[in-house]
Amino acid sequence: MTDPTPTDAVADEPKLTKKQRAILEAALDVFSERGFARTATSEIARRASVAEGTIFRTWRTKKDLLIALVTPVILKLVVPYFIKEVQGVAEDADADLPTFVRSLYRNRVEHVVKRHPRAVRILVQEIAFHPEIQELLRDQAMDQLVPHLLDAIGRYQAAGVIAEMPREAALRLLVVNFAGMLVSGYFAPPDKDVDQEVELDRTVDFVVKGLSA
Amino acid sequence: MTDPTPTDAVADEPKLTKKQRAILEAALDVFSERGFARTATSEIARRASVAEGTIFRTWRTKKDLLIALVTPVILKLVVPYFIKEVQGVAEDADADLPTFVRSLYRNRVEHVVKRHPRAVRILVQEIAFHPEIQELLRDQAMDQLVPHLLDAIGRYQAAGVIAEMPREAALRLLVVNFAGMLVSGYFAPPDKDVDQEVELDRTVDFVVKGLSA
Amino acid sequence: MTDPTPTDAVADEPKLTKKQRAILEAALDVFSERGFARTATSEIARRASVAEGTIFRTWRTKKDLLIALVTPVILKLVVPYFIKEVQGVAEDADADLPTFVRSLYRNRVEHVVKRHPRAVRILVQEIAFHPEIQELLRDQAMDQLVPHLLDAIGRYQAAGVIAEMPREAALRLLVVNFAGMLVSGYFAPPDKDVDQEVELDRTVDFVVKGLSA
Amino acid sequence: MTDPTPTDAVADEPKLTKKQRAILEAALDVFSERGFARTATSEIARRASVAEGTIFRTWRTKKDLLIALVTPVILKLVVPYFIKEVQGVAEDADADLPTFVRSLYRNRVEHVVKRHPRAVRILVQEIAFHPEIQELLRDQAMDQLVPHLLDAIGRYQAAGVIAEMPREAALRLLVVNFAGMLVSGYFAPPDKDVDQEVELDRTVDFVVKGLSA
DNA sequence: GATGAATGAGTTTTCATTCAT
DNA sequence: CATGAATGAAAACTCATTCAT
Repeated sequence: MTDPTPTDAVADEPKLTKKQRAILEAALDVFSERGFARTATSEIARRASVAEGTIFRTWRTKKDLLIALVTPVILKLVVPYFIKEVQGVAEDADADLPTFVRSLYRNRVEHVVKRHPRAVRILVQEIAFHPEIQELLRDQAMDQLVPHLLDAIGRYQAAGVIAEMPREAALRLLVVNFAGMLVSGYFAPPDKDVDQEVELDRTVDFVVKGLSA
Repeated sequence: MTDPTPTDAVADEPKLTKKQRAILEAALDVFSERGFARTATSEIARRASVAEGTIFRTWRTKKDLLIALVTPVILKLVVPYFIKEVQGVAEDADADLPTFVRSLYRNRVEHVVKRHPRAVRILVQEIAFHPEIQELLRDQAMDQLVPHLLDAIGRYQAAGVIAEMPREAALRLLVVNFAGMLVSGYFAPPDKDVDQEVELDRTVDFVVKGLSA
Repeated sequence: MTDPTPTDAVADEPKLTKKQRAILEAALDVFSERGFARTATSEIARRASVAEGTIFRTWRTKKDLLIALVTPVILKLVVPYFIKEVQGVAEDADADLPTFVRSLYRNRVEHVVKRHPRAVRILVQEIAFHPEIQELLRDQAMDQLVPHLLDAIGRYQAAGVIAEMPREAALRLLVVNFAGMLVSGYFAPPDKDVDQEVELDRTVDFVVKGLSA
Repeated sequence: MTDPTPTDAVADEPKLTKKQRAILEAALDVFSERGFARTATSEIARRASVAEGTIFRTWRTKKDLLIALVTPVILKLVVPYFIKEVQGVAEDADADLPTFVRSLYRNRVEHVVKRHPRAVRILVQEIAFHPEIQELLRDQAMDQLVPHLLDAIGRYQAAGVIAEMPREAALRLLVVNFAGMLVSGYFAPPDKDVDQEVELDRTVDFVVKGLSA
C-alpha cells in the first residue's frame, strides 16, 4: 500500500550510501538465485558495479552480509502488524476463526512475502546452516509470535471452534499451510494476484475446516 | 518393520565395493549436515577413510556423487509401493478417504523418509539449484505419481468426499501437509514412534476434514 | 630527572597539531606492539581518533610515518649529551674507566631509552629491513659517535686501563653489554628504579673488569 | 666439522617430499631476508618452484610454516650437546671457568648458529610477536637449560671463581655476550673462521674476567 | 585541513580434480 | 583399483592510498 513496487525493502535501511544499497540489492539477487555458499563476493561486486573491497568496508564478512539481509525480514515477519490482529481477536470475542486466519495469512503475505520475496527465499534456504539466524528467529519469532498465537488457539478451542488437540499441533498445521501457500508461489510462475487471492481463500477455508471440532 | 536399522539405503546399491559404500555413506552424512556446496570432497574422503582421489575413480565429479545419492530416493519416493495403494483405491471404489490418505502418508514415511532421512534432506535442500535433479524428479515423480493422485482425487470429488476445487489445489494441500509432517520431524527431536503415529493420525484427520465438501 | 613522565617524546616535536601528535602517539603504540608490517594504518587512525585519510595529509606513506618516529631517537641517541662526556675524558686525563662507562651508559639510558622506549623498540625491530634507517643510523650515529668512542678507547689502552685488542672489539663489547642491559629490561617486568640502578652498577663493573688489561 | 656445508638443516626433517623440502628452504630464505610479515606465500611458492596451494597441503597456515622452521632450532639450541658440558663440569670439579664458557659458547655456535643461521635470525626477529614461539622457547630452553646453567654458576661462585652476585645476573651477562657475539656476526660480513675463532677467544676472556671475583 | 567511502592490487587460503606411483 | 602429492583457479578478505565532499 505504502510501497507500490513490491520489492525487498533494501531501501528501508537508513544511512546507507548508494553503493552500499547496490551491494545489498545485488546480494539479494545472487543469494536467492544461486544460494549463499555458491555465491562469490566477486559476483556481488560485479553486479553492484563496485570494487570487491567495498563490500567488506561495511560488512566484515560475507556472512555478515547474509545476516544484514535476513534480519530485517525476520523482524518484520513478526512484530509490527501482528499486535492488531491478535488484539482484535482478544478484544472482539466474536471474531470468527476464518476472519482470524485470513487476516493472519494475508498480513504476512502482503507485508512480508510480497515485499521481500528474495529475502524470504534466502531465509528458508539458509536457516538450516546458520545458528545465528536460527537464534535470531527463535528470539524474535518464537518468543514473540508463538505465545500470542497459542493463546488465540486456546480461546478458539474454549469457544468450541477448534477441535481438541494440543495447541502446538494446531499451530503447526496453521503454520505449515501458510508456508505451503508461499512455497507453491515459488514453484508456480508469479502470475496474477487473482490466483493468489483465490489460493488464499481456499487455503483459509481448508485450514478452518480441518481444524474445526 | 522390514528393515530393523532404518538407514539411508546405501546398502541397497548393488555392485559397490566397501570403499565406494563408505564414500556414499560419508557423503550422505556431510552433505546433509553442512550442505552440498559447503562440503569439501576431502572431508568426505576423510570420513570414509579413503584417499582423496578414490572418490573420483567412481564418480567423475562431486556433483555426480550428489546425483548418485539422490536418484535412488527419488525413484523410491514414487515407484514401488505406490501402485498398490492407488490401484487398491481404483478397484475398490468404497475405500474411504481417511484410509487412502493414511496409507499414502504412512507408506511414504515408512519406505522413504524413515529409511533415507539424510538423502531426503539433501534432496530438499539442493533441488532448487540443480536442474538435473529437478528434471529427474519431474520425469520420475511428477509424470508417474501425480497423474495417479490427480485421478484418485477426481474420483473422491465425484463421490462427493472432496470439495469442489481444482484437483491440483487439492493435491497441493495433500502434499504440503505431508511435507509439513516430515519437516516438523526434523525440528522436533526424534523421539518415540508413538508421537509420530499420533501426529500422523492427527494430520490425516485434519487433511480429510479440510478437503471435505 | 628532567622529565618526570618518561614518555616517548612525541611532545618534543614542534609545530604539530593535536591530531598529528595523536597519530604519532598511536603509531608509536601499535608499531611497537605489533610491528610495522603487521600494523594497519586504519588501526592507527582508530587509536588516534582520526579519519583514515588524515594520516596521509602529513605523511605521504606509512613508511614516512615510521621514519618520522624513528629519526628523532636516532638523533638523540648520539648528539646532545655525548660531547660533554667524551670531552670531559679528553680534557681530564685522570677520569677513570668506571666513571666513563657509567656516565656513558647512564646518559643513554636516561635520555634515550627511558624516554623513548617504544621508539627504541621499533628501531631495533625494523632497522634490519629499512635501508633508509640503516643509512640514517650510519650517518648520524656511526660517523659521529663511533669515532669519538674509538678515540676514548684508544686513550684508555694507552693508559694501560683497557687490555690490548682491536679498538672495534672493545667497542663491540661495550655496546653489546649496554644493549643487553636494555633488553633485559624488556623481558623483566618494569619494576623499581633501584633494581635498574644496581643492574647498571653491576654491568659497569663487569665491563670494566672484562676490558681490563 | 661433521657437516661440511653449514646450512640450515632442512634436510634433517624426515618424510618430506622434494617439494616440501624446497618450500622449507625457500621460506627460510625469504623469511630471513624480508621478515615473516613482509613475505608473501606466493613469493615462497615462486622460489620453491611450486604451486601456491602446495604449501598449504603440508602447513595449514603461513604461521605453521614459520613454526615448522623455528621449532627444530629451538630444540637443538638446548637439548643434545648440553648434557655433556654441564655434566663434565659437575663431575670434574676442577674444570676451570674459561674452559666451561668456551665449550658452552663453541658448542652453541657450531651446532646451532653456524648450521641454522637463517632460522636463528628468523627466531630472533619473530619471537617478540608470536606467543607460541615464546612458549616453546620457555618450555624447552628455559626449563631445561637455565636451571643447569644456574647450578654451574653457583658452583663457580662457591669455588670463588665467579664474583658474588645473583646467579641470574651472571647468567644474563653470559647470555648477552653470547648473543652479542652472534649478532655481530650478522652485521659483519661472514668472512674467515679465523676471525670468529679469535672473537670467540676474546669474548670468553672478556666474560671470564668480567665475572671474576 | 579533515573526513571516510571507495578503490584495486595483493594476500592467504580453499578445493575439485589430475596423475605418477 | 587405490593413493595422496600436486595443481591452479578461484575464493574471501586486507589494506595503503586517493579523492570528492
